[in-house]
Amino acid sequence: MRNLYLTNTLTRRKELFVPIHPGHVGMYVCGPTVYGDAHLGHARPGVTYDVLFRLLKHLGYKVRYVRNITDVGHLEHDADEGEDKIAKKARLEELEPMEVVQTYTERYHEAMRLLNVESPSIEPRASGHIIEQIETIKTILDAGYAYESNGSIYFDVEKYNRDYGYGVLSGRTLEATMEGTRSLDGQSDKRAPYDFALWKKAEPEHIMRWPSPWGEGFPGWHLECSVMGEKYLGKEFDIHGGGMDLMFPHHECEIAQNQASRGTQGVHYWVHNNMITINGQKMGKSLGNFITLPELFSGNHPKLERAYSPMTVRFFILQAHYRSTLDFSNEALQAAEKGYKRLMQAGRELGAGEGVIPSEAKESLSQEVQTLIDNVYEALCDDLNTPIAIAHLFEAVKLINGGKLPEGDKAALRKLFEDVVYGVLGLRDEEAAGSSGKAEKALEGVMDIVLEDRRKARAEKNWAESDRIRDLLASFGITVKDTKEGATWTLE
RNA sequence: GGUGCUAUGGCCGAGCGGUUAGGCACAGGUCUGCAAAACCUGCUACAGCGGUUCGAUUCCGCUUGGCACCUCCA
Repeated sequence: MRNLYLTNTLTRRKELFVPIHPGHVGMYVCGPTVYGDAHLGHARPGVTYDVLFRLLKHLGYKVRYVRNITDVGHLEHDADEGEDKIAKKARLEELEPMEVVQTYTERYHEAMRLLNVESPSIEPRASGHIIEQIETIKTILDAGYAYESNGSIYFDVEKYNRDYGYGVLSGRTLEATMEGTRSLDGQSDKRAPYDFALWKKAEPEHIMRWPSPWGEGFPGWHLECSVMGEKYLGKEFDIHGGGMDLMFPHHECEIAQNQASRGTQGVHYWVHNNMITINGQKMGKSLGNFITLPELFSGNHPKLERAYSPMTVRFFILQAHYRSTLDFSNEALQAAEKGYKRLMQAGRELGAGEGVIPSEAKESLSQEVQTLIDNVYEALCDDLNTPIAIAHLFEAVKLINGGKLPEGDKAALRKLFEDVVYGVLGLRDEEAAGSSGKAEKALEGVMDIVLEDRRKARAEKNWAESDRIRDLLASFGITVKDTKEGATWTLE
């Protein structure tokens, strides 16, 4: 099995990936809070960890990939009264909270499906694990790392810090955290401003609530990931992923909870993806550049010059390394779209695609192509360096377009496309995808007739007629290209 | 203010102590009735100032800029 290297946030270094159990990988990734449509920011981790998931499987690991759905207990950011985010939305739309959760969970799934993101092995919901969360809180209380205050339970960060050191992941000291703490509104039940909630007492108007030994309330945000990670992957597991914005406090708190409740930090490799900016700016509702995925795919947003297909977006994300910020702009998306189409065109040239069984032909593979293939895999295994892998794939595109490839090389590249382009990178050929429907079959037949007529006109050097047909077709979005072997066409 | 990250050619974006990233755009060429595609060629950058080094875009320091997070925001 090829060696895989991953940057571990815990050590801030690229490390050789060694799973706890040979041949098996347990991976947990923080999923969305389902109170609104998935946005551009969700696409990055969605695609990044999908590629990691696919790569691990391709390398031969048996992977259990857990990605949660957060459907309880998050307070509105700039909110008035610190109202539960989901509950607030529910009240506004006069829906049951779980109705909101249902709607946006489905919409999230649909967006991920369009991006060709595979479903995780398990997708647990926070609301389905209240009992487990309460049990964990009890354990932490018993261990002495939490205290009850006015119906809520808080984690005792100061005590934890003395025993284990708080801030190992983010590199922050407790003192630094304290300095940065703003407005100490006295109404807090916490002993210290940096203590975080494990269980929060529900105010009377709070809709989402569950009974507990400490009264009605709901679990703290950080707890669900600790609890569900342990439940499905064990006390210790291999990989925990998420956005860099979650590093502190969320993941830091997870580590503390794990240590306090099960005596181990629990995670061997912390992997963090960077954020997407829009024209160099952070994406935010107040900046008017908050773009949801449905908007992106339909082009229905003032910042968008036009629609961008899901695969364009996926390719765009893959063209940057996951640990770098990625700047979104119309120009960049359009450049990505052209590159993506060129790659797909080359795949079609090879005869690769869905339903094609890649031949295992090992015969007469040239050194050049063998090196190219090795380079692609090396890049992927070097901390998921998809941009380098794609750069090497474009070398393959050149070879393919140049023609004259020996059959052995062609077969090897076909397999590379199947395994890596469509497989690990998860790129789907959007243009080729629809050619199985009845309408498409009919269109193909009609086009054969039309192009045959045009061919006759051309044979008679009737350029006016030839161009007339081409222009007419172009007005329907059908592009005709004349090649030496005859005319080809593509539908917009 | 604290912590972490970052500054690459027209744009997006890799990478590295001395050797071509790649994509897009642009220019010239081949091909072509024209167009498109494809192919060939060109465009050769690394914020500023110091330092280390035989040699730095790559290491170190400072300066300037950008970004993220700072306890309930995924």
